[in-house]
Amino acid sequence: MHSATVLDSDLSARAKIREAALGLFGRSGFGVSLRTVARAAGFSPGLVVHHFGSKDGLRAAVDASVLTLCLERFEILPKDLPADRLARAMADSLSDVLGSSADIRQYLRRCLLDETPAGTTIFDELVAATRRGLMLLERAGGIRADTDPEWRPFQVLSVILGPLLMEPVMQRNIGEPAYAPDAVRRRTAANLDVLSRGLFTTAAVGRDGPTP
Amino acid sequence: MHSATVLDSDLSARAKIREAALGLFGRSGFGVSLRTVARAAGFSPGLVVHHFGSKDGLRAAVDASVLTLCLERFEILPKDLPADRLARAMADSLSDVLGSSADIRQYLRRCLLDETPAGTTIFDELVAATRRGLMLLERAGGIRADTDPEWRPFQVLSVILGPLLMEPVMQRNIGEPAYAPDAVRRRTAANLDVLSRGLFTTAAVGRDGPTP
DNA sequence: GCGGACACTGAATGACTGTTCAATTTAAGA
DNA sequence: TCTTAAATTGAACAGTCATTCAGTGTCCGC
Repeated sequence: MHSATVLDSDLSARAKIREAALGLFGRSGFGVSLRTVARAAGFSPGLVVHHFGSKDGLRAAVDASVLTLCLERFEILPKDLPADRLARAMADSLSDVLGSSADIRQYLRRCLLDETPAGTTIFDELVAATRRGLMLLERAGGIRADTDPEWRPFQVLSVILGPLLMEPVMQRNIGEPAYAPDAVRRRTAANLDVLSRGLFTTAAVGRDGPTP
Repeated sequence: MHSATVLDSDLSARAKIREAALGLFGRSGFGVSLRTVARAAGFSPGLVVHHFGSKDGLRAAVDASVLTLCLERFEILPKDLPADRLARAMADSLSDVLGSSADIRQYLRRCLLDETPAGTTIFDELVAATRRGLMLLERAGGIRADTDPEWRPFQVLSVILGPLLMEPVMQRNIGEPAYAPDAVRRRTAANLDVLSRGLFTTAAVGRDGPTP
């Protein structure tokens, strides 16, 4: 199915080490020692340096693999998609990446904090893509005119990325695994629904300006 | 205004160390050395251990201070607030905490990852409070009936916490500081608007089931 | 002024860190 | 089968880590 599901025995030593590092760095941060990564992958510490040059080299390799995995899903999106389908296509594409591996989700959450080059690239790319999509949608008349154009992309991204960023919280507060395929499906539908029709009835929130 | 704005010279050594740790742990993770924290606070490493027992003790103290700071804002919320004002009251209260200190925002983001007791408490409390508020709102007829009751709290939290979690991303992609008072005001209004009326026109997104 | 409690320092300790490197095993090609 | 290159190891190095502790200073009650 996905590269994350291949058996460990099928991977080269280099790839095994990189996968182990992906999991450990994501779970416990970049402070994890080279020895721990090497032990988890089943090799000696020296081999890690042999293959990646240094600990920073290892991190860069993990970053690069996550980066390409994430971006290639977006590059295969048909560029001439009609605006009314773009939102769902993007949501599906993202769900596909995120649903594939818990390690990658954890690593992405950490990228958000540590501001490694790969992390900034991925998330900035998401912002740019969302912005592009919304502008297309706007030209097609699909967006309410009285909403803030500069702020819209982040509102959409909040709804879409919320489950990723809050996955540990959700895991503790709902029964089902947050990224079970079925949960993702229902969530995607609910999110598109909120973005198109809102959650509250208009009576619930006053239409006056916000409180400072 | 807030405790975070008192001058460093007004703080006890213990508090200075704790504040330095808050900033450094948030920015660079718990891997930051005791020596670095001590140097940043202007004391010797020994004093940190003298006051907090150990590095874990320091972390626990930082956690506790963040926890009480966050929760006390919610405890002063009037319990009998009419449902139609609760959403805004909560949003304002949260904005107040988050707007006060960039260090606390950064630390909260890290809590989401590292699952320290304080972090899980804060976010679980937010989920519970949101759930309570939405049930009140539902009883008052303020919520569209055809939305998922179990999923609603996380949709609301995604919209509210999105800017917190994505702050570094936003910082890179918009001109204004993400938590400038004015930006927070406009955002709160826009978020309530999205939650009540949606962002898209209904024509833009098909009403059929979601794509797998 | 005296004495004891507390704040604080700086050096020491042993464990762990990333990295280096010579030695050894494995794989492959001729 | 012999040769050569690559893969892999384990011991070693210097540095940093959290923690301990004996010692110095500083304030407060008497």
